[in-house]
Amino acid sequence: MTSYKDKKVITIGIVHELTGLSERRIRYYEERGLIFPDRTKRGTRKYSFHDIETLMKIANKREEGVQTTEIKKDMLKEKKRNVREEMLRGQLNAYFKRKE
Amino acid sequence: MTSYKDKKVITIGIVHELTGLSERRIRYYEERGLIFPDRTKRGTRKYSFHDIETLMKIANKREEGVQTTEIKKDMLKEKKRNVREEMLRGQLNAYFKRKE
DNA sequence: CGTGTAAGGAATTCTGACACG
DNA sequence: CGTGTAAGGAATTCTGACACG
Repeated sequence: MTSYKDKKVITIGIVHELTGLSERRIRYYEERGLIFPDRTKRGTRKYSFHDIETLMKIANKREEGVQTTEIKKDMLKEKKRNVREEMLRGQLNAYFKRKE
Repeated sequence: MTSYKDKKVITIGIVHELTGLSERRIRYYEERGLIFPDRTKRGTRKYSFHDIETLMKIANKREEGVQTTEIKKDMLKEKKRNVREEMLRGQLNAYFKRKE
C-alpha cells in the first residue's frame, strides 16, 4: 500500500529541479494546504514522488488561472471519490472473496 | 522500466536517516565502487531507493566481515545473472509474442 | 582495510518580511 | 492572491587529511 511513491524523502532543492517550480511557490502551496511534506528532525522539508505529481497538477491549474482555494476544493473532491471507489472495491472483494 | 525506485533524488542526510549508516561509510562504499549516486549541478550526491537497498545489503555483508572487494565481486555476479535472465525472458517473450 | 573525526569552505534550507498588483 | 527577492542564521554537504588498526 505504501510504496516508494509515497515515501517522503526528497528535499525542496531536488523538487525544484524536478518540477521547475521555485522553492517559494512550493512552500506557498504548502501554506495553502495543498501539499504536506514531512520534516527532518531539524526542520528540512521532505517530499514524496506523489507530492511532486501533485505539484505538477497544481502548476497546471495555476497556469489556467485557477486559484489555490479552488484547487484545494477540487483535490478534496477527487480524494473523496477515491475513498468511495476504494470502499466499493473492498466490499466487492469481500463479497467475491477475491484477493488484492 | 525506470520506476521511482531507480530515480536518484535522495540526499545523503536522508540516506543516513533511512539506513543508519554514517555519511562517511556511505561515501566510502561509493569510493570502493559499490554504489553510484548521481550529483546535482553543484555536486551534492543523489541516491535512489535502489541504492538504499544496496547499501543495506552491503552493511549486512560487512557485519559478516566480508570485505568491500568481495562484496563488489558478488554484486557483479548477481548483476550478470540478472542480465542473463532478462535476455532469456526477452527471447521467450519474442518467441511467444507475449507482452510485458 | 574500514571508519571516525576535526577543519574550512561552499551551498542549502528556513523563517518572516517587504514589494507589487 | 500569488510570487519574487534580500536578509541572516542554522544546518548540510563536500573534500582531503590524520588516526587507528
